[in-house]
Amino acid sequence: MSKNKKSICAEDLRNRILSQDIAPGSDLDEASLSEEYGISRTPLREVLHRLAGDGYVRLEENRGAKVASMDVSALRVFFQTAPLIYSSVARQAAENRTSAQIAELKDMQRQFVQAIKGDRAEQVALLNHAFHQQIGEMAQNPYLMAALKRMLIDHTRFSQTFFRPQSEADADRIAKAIAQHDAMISAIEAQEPALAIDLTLQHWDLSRDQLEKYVRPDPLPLDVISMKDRRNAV
Amino acid sequence: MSKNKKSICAEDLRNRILSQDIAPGSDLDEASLSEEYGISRTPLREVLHRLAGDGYVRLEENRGAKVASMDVSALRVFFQTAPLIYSSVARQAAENRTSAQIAELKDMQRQFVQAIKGDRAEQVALLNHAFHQQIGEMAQNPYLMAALKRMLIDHTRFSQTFFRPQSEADADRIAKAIAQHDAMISAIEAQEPALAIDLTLQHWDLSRDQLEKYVRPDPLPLDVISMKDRRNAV
DNA sequence: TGTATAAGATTTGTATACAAAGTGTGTGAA
DNA sequence: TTCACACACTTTGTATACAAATCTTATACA
Repeated sequence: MSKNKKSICAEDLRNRILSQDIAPGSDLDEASLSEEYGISRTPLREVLHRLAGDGYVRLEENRGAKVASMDVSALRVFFQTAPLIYSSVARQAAENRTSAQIAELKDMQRQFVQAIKGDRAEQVALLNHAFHQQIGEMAQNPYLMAALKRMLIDHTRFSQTFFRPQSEADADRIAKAIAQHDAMISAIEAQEPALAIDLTLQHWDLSRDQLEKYVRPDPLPLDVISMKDRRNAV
Repeated sequence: MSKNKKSICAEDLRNRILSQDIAPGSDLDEASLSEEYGISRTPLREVLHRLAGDGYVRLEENRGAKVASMDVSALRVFFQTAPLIYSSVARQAAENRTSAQIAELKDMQRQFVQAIKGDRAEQVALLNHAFHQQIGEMAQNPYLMAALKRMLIDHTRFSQTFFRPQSEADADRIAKAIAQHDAMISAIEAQEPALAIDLTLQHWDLSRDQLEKYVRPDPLPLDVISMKDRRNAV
């Protein structure tokens, strides 16, 4: 947690990308960003190059930085790969976690629950992100960590809707997610890899069901179909 | 394959790190590097920031860039994770490869064999790296690709000895590696995921056996032990 | 001899100026 | 009207100068 302007800029850009405050595919203007963060273009560009290496951003020759896009074709791969990465990470987290890391994870969960109570939706998604990244740190596996970080970039962006409850059912899902986090903490603390994997996959199922709804929304009401006969009227 | 000085610099630094021409942990001096590549410090620093994001390099505040280290503790994790990542990548490569990618892979294998015949050991390791990275591209999975790239950084550095045959047995291993590459190409081209996984794991076993020897070398000859009685003579 | 400290040298970090590439707009000819 | 091209404008890329931090070395003192 450095507090210099440059790392604040990097941190903030990451968060804005994760929360879709800056939309996927939109391009980042160096002049305005550097002014916004009170630094010159030189360090800002260094930040952008770093973010490019981390997969937040794409650099195009003579045409600047664009936020990493989320095309629908990538979605299939996302759903395909998530269980593998998440469960592998969970196993190793349970095996390798230190007690200091457990304490940190519990603190993150506290903040997470707090943000939910306070209806701070944008913070909730970021704290959820931090929670899962912390489990990644616990696995102490830089190779899986690289994959996990990429997954979480997309997952956090996709799940923006998840933490903005619209209905009673949504609120139930969030309550369930909190309970699952608690169970995962316990399993990792108790160093029970099998249990940690199991809970992680359940947590993934919950998230996946919600994401699928976001991506493939409920079918339109049937009487829209009957409108096809009067399509010329539109 | 951009040909401007900056991307040449990035490419070359990557290669020098992979071939241990620049040793793990050594620090990279901005002034001398920028002079060497004929660019100023500004673009060089951008390259370093990018390489940091890719895991080739670590940046320390006010203390410059150091080549990513390879500590022994990381080795255990490396051996643990490699089969999972490599086989997952192989499966998806077999499923998703395009024919253009197959052609590229075959070309890389040609260059690889050529370099072996020409005894260009440092090139061999880099071409082997490119071969496996190309299989990663074929999987068309950015999440696994991130993990694969990290693995290959370490794998290529570890395996520097592999392609410098010292004995008849070493030459046999290299011949076997070539044959395995050919078989992997066929399996991926034929879109047979199960076979591709199987061959990949065999290939990994070959590499692992060699690496283990590198890491834990053959025990010293027994009569060294008898020398312990005269250790004061040394 | 060993340690602490201060001055100098080296190296990294940032701002600014300028060069180069890309983008947009208006004018004129077909 | 439509296309082509030139020109101005905007944005990105690079070099250089300077500021800030770190490292080195010499000296003083215990």
